[in-house]
Amino acid sequence: MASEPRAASAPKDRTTFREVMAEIRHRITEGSWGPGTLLPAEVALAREFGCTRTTINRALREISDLGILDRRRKAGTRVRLAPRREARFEMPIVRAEIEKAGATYSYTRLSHDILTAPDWLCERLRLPDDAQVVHLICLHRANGAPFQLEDRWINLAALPEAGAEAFVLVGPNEWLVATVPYSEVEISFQAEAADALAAAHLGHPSGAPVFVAERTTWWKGAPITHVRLCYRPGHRMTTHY
Amino acid sequence: MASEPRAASAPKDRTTFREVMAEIRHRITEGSWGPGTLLPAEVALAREFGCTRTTINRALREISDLGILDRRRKAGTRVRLAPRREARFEMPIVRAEIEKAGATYSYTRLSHDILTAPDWLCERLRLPDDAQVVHLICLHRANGAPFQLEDRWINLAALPEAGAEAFVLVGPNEWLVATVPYSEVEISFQAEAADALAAAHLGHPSGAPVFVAERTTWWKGAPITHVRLCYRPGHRMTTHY
DNA sequence: CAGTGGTCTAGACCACAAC
DNA sequence: TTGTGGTCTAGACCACTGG
Repeated sequence: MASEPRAASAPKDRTTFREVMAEIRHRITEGSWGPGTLLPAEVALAREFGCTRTTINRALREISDLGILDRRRKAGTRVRLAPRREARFEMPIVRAEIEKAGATYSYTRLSHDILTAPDWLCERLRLPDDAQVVHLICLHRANGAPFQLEDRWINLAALPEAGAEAFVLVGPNEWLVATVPYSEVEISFQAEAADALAAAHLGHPSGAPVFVAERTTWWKGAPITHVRLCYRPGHRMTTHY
Repeated sequence: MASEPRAASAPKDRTTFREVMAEIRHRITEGSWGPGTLLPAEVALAREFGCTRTTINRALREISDLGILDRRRKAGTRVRLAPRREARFEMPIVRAEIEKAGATYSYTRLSHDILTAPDWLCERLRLPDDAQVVHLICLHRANGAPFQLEDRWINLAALPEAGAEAFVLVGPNEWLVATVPYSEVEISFQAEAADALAAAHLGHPSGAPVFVAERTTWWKGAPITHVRLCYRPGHRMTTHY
């Protein structure tokens, strides 16, 4: 029965990469490794922490991914002079966003047309002049109150199934996510003055500031859809980093 | 001399985790592994790809980090029904943002005061009623044209050095990044109507929509600074994912 | 050219959770 | 209970790049 690999009082005491991460981040934030500091090489850290280089490598790589360290072969690992900072925003479908806030979601299709794409849309999606598109205007509500106005265009050449959908019960957002889940997206945020539509449906005074998101989606290089989302007055996008 | 580990014609042909990643992502986006599909276990994939489980693990972990796969012990690895999507915005200092666009950056301090924090600020930063703060208003220009108006508050109790700084040549943003590089940040974006100050300095008509970012920063749990950034008309934040 | 990180292998133990 | 992913080890070769 001499099969115990460790002392009986220490069931497991190997150094984990999370411990290494925590310790190194601590040294950085508390100032002992200030901006610009050259860290010991991986082999040296492995010796200090009593683990393999693999573990140190994993820890340093993850810290580097956070934008705190700068790693280069031969040059070594340095604390960045200024951290590379990025804000990350979850982009859920509207329904999930509303339900996560504890409100009841409801959806209304306001209009639905199939027509030839207007010039500005052809330009943005690089469509031929005579491209046929679905145009939808929908309203998403939280607890009955207008939350987001959706102005959606779908390229029928790339997604002919969209022509058969009425989008009365299920919104185009959810339908698209289920139909074309792994697409490429470009998104932009801006402040705009409320147009007549937004004023009428979101309760903005006409000309009032509206938070607007515009999203264009491609799949396998083909343009799928373009959407303009106007949020209700007072909407904020918040995150921390 | 029988020390050759590989055939002479193949200098290196080990499977890399990037190759595995690419192939698996391909199978997902091209539809052969649709949403909800249960992937083979790591050992099976290792056999298929002719590499170790470690390599497969790395590949799957990175794809999972992208929000495409869902991994659980015993349950296995599945293609998410809807991808977890997040938009990432780089948050550089204004000067870098302007210079990256190829424009010339310039900075003006418009006002500088040391005073007792107003109530709303005490509430937001959880400061005592009599807290002393630095209040700055600054303008950042691109090629001479107003780009961003900065309305900054700094907590002197947490950062007494700020009291000795005039912020005439170097903006508070850059000074803070150099002084307190690794802090925690909460940021929010919204659309607001231009107030008198924004109208005067950014060329907005009064009441016009302005894109506003608000950022609050802590260091070791102590509130450091709060800033409100108003952008020039037409500003957009764009990214893709 | 030589030091540093990047990555792979082969094997092992373990934690978790579905069954 | 047992299959699955999570992680560590010990060692190796290699690619990049700074000096």
